[in-house]
Amino acid sequence: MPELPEVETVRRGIAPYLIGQQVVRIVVRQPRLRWPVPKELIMGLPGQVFQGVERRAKYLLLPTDVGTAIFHLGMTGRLRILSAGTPYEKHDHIDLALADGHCLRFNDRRRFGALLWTTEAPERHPLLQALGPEPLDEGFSGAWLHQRAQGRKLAVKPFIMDHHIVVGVGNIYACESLFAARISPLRPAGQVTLAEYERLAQAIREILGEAIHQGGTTLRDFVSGEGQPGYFQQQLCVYACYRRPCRICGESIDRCRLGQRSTYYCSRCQR
DNA sequence: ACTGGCTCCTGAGGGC
DNA sequence: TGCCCTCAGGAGCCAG
Repeated sequence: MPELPEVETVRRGIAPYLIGQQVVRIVVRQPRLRWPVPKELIMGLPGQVFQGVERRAKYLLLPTDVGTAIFHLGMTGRLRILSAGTPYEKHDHIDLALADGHCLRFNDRRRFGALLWTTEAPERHPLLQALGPEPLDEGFSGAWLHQRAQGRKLAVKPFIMDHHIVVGVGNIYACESLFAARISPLRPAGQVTLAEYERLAQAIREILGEAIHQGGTTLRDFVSGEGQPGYFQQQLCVYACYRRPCRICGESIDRCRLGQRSTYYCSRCQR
């Protein structure tokens, strides 16, 4: 399940193969993704050269001179660089054939992912324009979280997973960050103190940074653009650790549903 | 303005 | 061996 570190890992993996490359052909075997693949992309992308491979939140941005292709990997999306002519397999929905003989292939078993197209500045695309700060950028801090949480009764865990607050904190890293900051995921966001939000912001930065360093988390089926699994799963303290002993105090890790998501925490360490 | 619930989708895993 | 049920979840969307 790609979260921000996984998307960043994919970005770094595919960028060297894409930058400066011309798209010679696009093959869409399954246009019904989260949203239909736009006709404007199918018409507009062939012949264009990728000027960069960027990331905003969990969106991968592939700018060209006439427009920007936007990938989202959803739950199960994969992007891989293959040789042209590699036989396609189940759920291989889209190929972007490149001038040098490589092919960028999008595979997405559950089709929660998307491929979009914009001719404007990508940050003005409706899906991107209201996003909160990147967790590893200057604009993100404990003070920012504290300010945005004023008066909010929503539990702190779904609060930090809201992309208008901060982007890229998915379910795994929300659980892990709250554990590291010793904050119960059930607390109303508006009741978490500034000092606690400082700890939480620091935990989010460290955990996401470390996860990127480790190449993402492989739970089930994540692999990078070059097909390498991630290694961060070996460092998970609470996520998917139900009934296992807490690494800090030995208490059994608890689990509940919060906003329709599985939430893991230590009821003794996290208050 | 917030909040919770629904929805898309497929495959894994458990029970019988 | 096979069938059916539940669960997993990113994130937009909508009703209250």
